[in-house]
Amino acid sequence: MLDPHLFRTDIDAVQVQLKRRAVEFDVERYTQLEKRRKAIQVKTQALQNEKNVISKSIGQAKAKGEDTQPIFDKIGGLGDELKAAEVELAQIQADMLAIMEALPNILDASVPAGKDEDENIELSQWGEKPQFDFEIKDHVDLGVLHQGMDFETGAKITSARFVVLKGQIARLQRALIQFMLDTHIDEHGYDETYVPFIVNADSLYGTGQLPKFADDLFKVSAEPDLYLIPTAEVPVTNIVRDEILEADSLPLKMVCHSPCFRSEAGAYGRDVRGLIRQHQFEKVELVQIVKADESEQAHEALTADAENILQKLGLAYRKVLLCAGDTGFSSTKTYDLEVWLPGQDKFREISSCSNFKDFQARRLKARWRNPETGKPELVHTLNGSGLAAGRTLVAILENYQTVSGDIEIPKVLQSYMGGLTVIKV
RNA sequence: GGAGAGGUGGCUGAGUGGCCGAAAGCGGCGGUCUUGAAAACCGUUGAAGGUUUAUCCCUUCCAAGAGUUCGAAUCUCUUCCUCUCCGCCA
Repeated sequence: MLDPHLFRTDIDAVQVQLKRRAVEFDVERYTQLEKRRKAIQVKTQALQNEKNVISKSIGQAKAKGEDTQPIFDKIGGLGDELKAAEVELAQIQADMLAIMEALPNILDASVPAGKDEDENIELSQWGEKPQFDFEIKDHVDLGVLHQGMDFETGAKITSARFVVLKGQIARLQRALIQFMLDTHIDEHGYDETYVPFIVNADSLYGTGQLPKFADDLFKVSAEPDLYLIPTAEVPVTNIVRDEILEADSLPLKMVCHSPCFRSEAGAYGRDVRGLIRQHQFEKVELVQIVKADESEQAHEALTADAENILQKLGLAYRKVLLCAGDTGFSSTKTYDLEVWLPGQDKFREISSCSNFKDFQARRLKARWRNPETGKPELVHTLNGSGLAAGRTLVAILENYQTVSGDIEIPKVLQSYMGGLTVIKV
């Protein structure tokens, strides 16, 4: 949610900013609503005040044993008038909220113009793409060859876009998760965090998935409204919902492994083959809660933490700054890390690191108390994948394959694989 | 799932229709005292919004929502949550 104050002080700037996202914001309509809101709020509060004063005087009169009838005569139609004003005010506030909560975050000044992923800016590349002097296989062929990846059975048990992993392939994914968690905890200073994988609607509202993106979620209960998490970002960030944090407790740095569930509505026909786009996948998520003036630096650091995993795994990747049209709804600025996948001859997203500034915090009512003013201030929230484990598994298989179809295990994972150095066919 | 008890400010905890946004204690902040600190004492201390140059003032908020009433933390209904006991169970 954007700052309502901004809408009252510089609404034209809001419009200009939203235009970068190709969002048409109707200033005229909003201004009209705001004008009516103010008038009716003032009227409502005046009526409420009148009611309070009269009611209070009845209480005082009764206490003194005076006749209250003259006071009751003054009330007249006040109640009905007040009720009507309150209803109208509530309606206008609901209309304005509906507009506000559908608006995306304002982009950082450094975000380049552009309408889709083709206009993202590559900032850097790391590592060498492996050279193969044989006909390479993609991760599906490799997984099947090792009898460790079974999409047919996944479809039988559930539906398309689910998979069964077995044997060393399954273990390799688990090794990746453990390695990522340990690295973030021991080297990058994150707190290990375990959370519910089912969340309520308030939590999804807080991080911005609801009300706009309900179609992407799996709903598991209607009463109460409960959903499977699309990412650990939701439960982890919601730890600070409705909280006023002490200054010395910040920054909060949390790392959490979880399964993620996405309905992938609107992704029909995309990445139908393999593990790239599943309804259920494993991810290690980094979340930071920081003071406002620290979030940009934290964003760089968090991204570097994710990059460090790729570097330790020896996977070639590039860092991309998302353009205006590709940056997510709640984000001011997003770096994507794209890993090299030989099977696709392409870089593919494996991590997305975003700075939400106060956008989520405003929805979450997540604040910290500034000792200098004594007043609560909104925190800034950030998160990033560190990394998506399913896609990392894909990258390991494809980048570390040999002519015979064996998979060499990167040094840092070997201890997590019981000392194994290569997964043989 | 069955039975019962509850949800009040940063925390503990009073308050069962009328100066209650809420006693008291703890904590926090400021001060007195002290070489300094502690103790003691005094004062102060919730959030959101409106109006305002600012102060003042006003509105809303006692789990959430609806209702009764001139007036609700307090009465009624619904929902959610927590705790205790029983049952079931990884």
